[in-house]
Amino acid sequence: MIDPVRGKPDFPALEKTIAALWRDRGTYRTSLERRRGAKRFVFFEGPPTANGMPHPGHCLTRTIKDLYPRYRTMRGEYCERKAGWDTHGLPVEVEVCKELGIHSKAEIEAYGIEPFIHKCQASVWRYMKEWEGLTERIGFWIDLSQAYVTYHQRFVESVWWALAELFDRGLLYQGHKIVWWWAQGGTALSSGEVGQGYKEVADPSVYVAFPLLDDAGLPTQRSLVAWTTTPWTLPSNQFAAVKADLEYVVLREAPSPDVPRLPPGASCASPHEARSGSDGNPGLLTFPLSPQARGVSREDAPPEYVIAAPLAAALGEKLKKTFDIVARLPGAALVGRSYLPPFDTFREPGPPRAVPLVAGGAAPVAWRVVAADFVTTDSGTGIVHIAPAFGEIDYTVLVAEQARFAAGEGPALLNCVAPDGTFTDAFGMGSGRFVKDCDRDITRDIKARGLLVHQEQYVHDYPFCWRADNDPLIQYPRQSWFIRTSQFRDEMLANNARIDWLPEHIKDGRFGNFLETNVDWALSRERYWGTPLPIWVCEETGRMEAVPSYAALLAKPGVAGTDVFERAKAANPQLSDDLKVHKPYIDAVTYASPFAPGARMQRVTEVIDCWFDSGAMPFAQWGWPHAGDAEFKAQFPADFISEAIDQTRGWFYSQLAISTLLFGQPGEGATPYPHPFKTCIVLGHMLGEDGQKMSKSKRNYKEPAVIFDTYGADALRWFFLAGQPPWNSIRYSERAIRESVPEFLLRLWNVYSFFTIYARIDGFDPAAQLAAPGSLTHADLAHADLTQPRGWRPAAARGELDRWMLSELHATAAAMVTRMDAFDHFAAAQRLSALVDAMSNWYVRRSRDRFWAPGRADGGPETNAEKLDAYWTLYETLLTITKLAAPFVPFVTEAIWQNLAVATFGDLVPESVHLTDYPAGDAALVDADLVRRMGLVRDVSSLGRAARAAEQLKVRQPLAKVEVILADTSPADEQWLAAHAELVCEELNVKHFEVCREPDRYITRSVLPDLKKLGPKLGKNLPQARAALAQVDAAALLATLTREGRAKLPLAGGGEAVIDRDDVLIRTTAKEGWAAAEGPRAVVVIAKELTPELVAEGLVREVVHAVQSQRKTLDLDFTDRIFLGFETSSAELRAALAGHLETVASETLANSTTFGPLAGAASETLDIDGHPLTIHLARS
RNA sequence: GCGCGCGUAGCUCAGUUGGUUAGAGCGCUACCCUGAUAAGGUAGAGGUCCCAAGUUCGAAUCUUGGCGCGCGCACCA
Repeated sequence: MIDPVRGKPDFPALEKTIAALWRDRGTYRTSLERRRGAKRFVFFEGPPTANGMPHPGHCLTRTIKDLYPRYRTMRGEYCERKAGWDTHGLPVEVEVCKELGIHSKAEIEAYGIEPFIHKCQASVWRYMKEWEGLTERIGFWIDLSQAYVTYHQRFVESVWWALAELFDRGLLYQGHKIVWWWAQGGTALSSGEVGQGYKEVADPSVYVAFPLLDDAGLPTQRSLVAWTTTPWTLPSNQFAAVKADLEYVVLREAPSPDVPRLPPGASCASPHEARSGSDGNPGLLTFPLSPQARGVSREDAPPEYVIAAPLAAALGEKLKKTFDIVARLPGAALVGRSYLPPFDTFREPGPPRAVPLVAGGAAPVAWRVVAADFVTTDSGTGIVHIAPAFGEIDYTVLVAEQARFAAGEGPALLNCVAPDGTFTDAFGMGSGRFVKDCDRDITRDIKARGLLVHQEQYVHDYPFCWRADNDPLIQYPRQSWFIRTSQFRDEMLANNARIDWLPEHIKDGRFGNFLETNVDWALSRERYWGTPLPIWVCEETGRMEAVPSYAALLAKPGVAGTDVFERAKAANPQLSDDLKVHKPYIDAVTYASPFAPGARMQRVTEVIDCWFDSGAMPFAQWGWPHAGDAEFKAQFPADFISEAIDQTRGWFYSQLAISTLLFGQPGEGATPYPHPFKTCIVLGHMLGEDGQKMSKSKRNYKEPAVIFDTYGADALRWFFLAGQPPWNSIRYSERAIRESVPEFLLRLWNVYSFFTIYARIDGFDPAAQLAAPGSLTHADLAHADLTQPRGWRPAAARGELDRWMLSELHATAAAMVTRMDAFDHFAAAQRLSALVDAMSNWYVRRSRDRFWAPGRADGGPETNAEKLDAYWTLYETLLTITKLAAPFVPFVTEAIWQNLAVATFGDLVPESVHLTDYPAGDAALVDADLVRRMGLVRDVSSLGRAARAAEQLKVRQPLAKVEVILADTSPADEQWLAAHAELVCEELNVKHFEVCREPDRYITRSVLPDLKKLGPKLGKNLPQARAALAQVDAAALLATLTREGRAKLPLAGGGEAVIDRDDVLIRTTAKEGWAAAEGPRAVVVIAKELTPELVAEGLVREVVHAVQSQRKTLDLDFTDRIFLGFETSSAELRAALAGHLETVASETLANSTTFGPLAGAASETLDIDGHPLTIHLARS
């Protein structure tokens, strides 16, 4: 039997029961079993890092990741969901360092790498309970027991295979490059990691004079002005770069007014006059070069500054000084000139020594002006200080310069900074101090020596370590390992082009752009807790080889050092075997070099970027190729993945890059694009209550646990899924989550509750009514939905309201499947919500009288057939909606299924709604015409209410008549409306309803062009046609159109337009003076006149209303019967009541109604439309 | 600086290929129901669709340029 469900549901409590049910029965596994062998729907879980607490953003991803696999499973596909955990890398190491209260690499080494690694391994499981709790609580069905873990040996070995493959193909190389360097952490970072750590900071911005040298190698008064925001790089200055075809000027400070000026006519025009100069350059700086200005002797001359012409004015403004231009010259004229570097760090005393060039001639190796195309005039001075050690582009200058000299003769890389970010002894004044901390002293020193032209603060974004955000990164030269991803740019783009991105703009926008500008992947990390780079080096020759697995390592000749791990394991049996492929144990493993007799092969020291781990999960989750061949082949590529937008540079990229490099090469056996994923939903960012970024310190969001306990997981899921398209940024607001409950979950629940209450009262039990209980199989029930029970009638035999409901139901199901197959759950959810609204606010409301009608619904002799139809219709509708909603709100739907299906049919139905088939909609039950006409009735009712409201004619007051005029007169529609007069009368509380016979009394008709049809047809003539249409006699035109199907319309500019009946729409407008309301499809007119009888009825309704309120106040059950007594001094009210006592009695469940007081009754005196009345009410 | 996205009612947001009166929920106001009842329903008010120009017969929608917000990127030396 179906349990009656009453009262307000406690969703959180209910969800916990359901979660336990799934856990106990292993429902997820069963759902897989049922689809074994079916077409696969492949899902990849992007592994979260479990060493931090889950937050609302994870709730969103987990909701989306659950929705589609559930849906696809119900649609008949087989969707394994294998969990995974990201466990390596800086996030973990930094967390452990915090715990230990240490920071630097030196401190880690002092603590000991071995215990440090153990701590890292333990740390990744720290919040596992919370993560598993969240996963179950939000209803994310995923197999946690089979989770892949990136530090597991099997996973590591898969990554090794990938790296060995890349190494063997020459795609993994060691390069000396300028990398973003985390000095305190002693490692390079990937561009993705660097991107995580940008912060806005104010750095010193200095303009420094580099005095040009004369032929004797002595500094002149004339200096290049270079600009930098990193004063600490000045001691390592090596070149100054200019743009060859850019104009530079030589500035000299203009004499102050009290100093005698230069001879008149030379160069001292006033600024205003100067502005009239013909070359269009602004202001003061347009003086022609004066002959006198050239020959100033060195000693008494003021300093002269060389700067790019377009930037000279800006410098003058900064210095608040006026300058004369004493020379103009192209950048090319500066190239080759030597200058005095700001520091003598690397400079020998004496004039610069020239070294022979390959192309002939000679040049000093450093402190010389070079030409470079990257020099711009966007900011600075147009003269770029080049310190090749600390800038990627600077480094290219060095490489280019080196090429001009014979090998070994050219400039060496100048670098006075140690890997830990401190100055070496080569730069004495900063020795041992962190470079950025020396900026001030360096600036002061330059100033003291008269070389500081200008100094200011410069606010810009600068990268910091994403895991230690007080540590600024520096660019630093380092030997590092790279993957040649840039060589595969086109392949990655081609692969990307085949991926379905949602939203679509990610493909060519954010992600495509990122691929376009791809640089080689800086893979290695000089750290401890990560997948060790599986490359062994010959200690003698330096030659290397990559090892693809631990077994391959053990198979090497003369392997030694495996005992280090074995001893550790013996000392500590708890030690995980997975650690044997990690530092420090793996570093101990050596073998005989194949390259030099007697030499040993030793592993390089680095570990790798943890993003490579997660990007390798498509195969590494199975341990492929060492194991899991069948699984990998069956589960690659993924049909669907989803993460938030920050993963474009993270997991989305690492997967695509690795997959493209490993599996994407054209030719035999290549995996066709796209891989490793076909569809990716990119989720928007989650914002806090205030629309700002979520932040723990700001407390602008509620913990998920609070939401779960207050509103439930379904509420949160529905909010995520139905609130907005998933790629919008979502405002995670408690208010919005709370408000999403009544509009869908509660509405559905209320209908369900309504159904169960009356089903019990009327004895409706679908199982008991089966014609042949037991003859139905699971499949019959699951697919055909309870066909052929006794008393059951097919839809065609039921009333039109039932057919309408079933039509809406099946149309919605079909639409939802279309939307869901296109990964558009937002649209699907909106359809679903509209369906539940239709069921609650029209079907149930209009069917109430059938549920309350006499007779039973148990299929027995007292059965009322129409009533039974209503039950079956509502039952089928509820059950189908439950299935439709199941992937969205899995808990509440399961609760409903358990009662409506399992409690009723027992073993005849699947034990969980999630084991059923998703309804695809039965087209045979969709009746578009019926839906349209029902919409018409709803429109008419709605317009009627609007008309009443406009005239302040409250619905309790019965009125005589309502008339409707359809905009588009169709006899069939009119007939249909007439047939539903009773319904409309009831909705509007009127006595008569009819289609108006004399529409001209109330309305005027006009003919409107159907622009969508007429636009393409008439084009430029459309405005004239519209004007003509407005003029023409609408009635006559309509008559013509109806009669002949088309009409000619003369146009103002001559000519005519031929229009078809379908090209026009008819608009009806209500005339003044009637209680009328108009909509696009109809005008509804209400008769305002009241007869005494109508007034009396109105009064009676008021009294009934008052009695009902009193019943409610007295807390009577709706089945309680009562005695009523009325007292009134109003003859009119008394007469009205006297005429309708029976109505009052039946409406209020009164056993008797009398005039006069009642003993033991609750009494209330009130005013009924101006008539005094005392109501005495006693329980029967 | 470059790129991507967004800007629609008091608030949170939809708006499908350009088309006639731009929608929903919440909130507000009025009303209805009182046998879903510590629920439910109906209606109303409320909008220069950020601004400007353009394309078009027609623009919230397409184009360009501004302004504002968010995010991303990084050779800002």
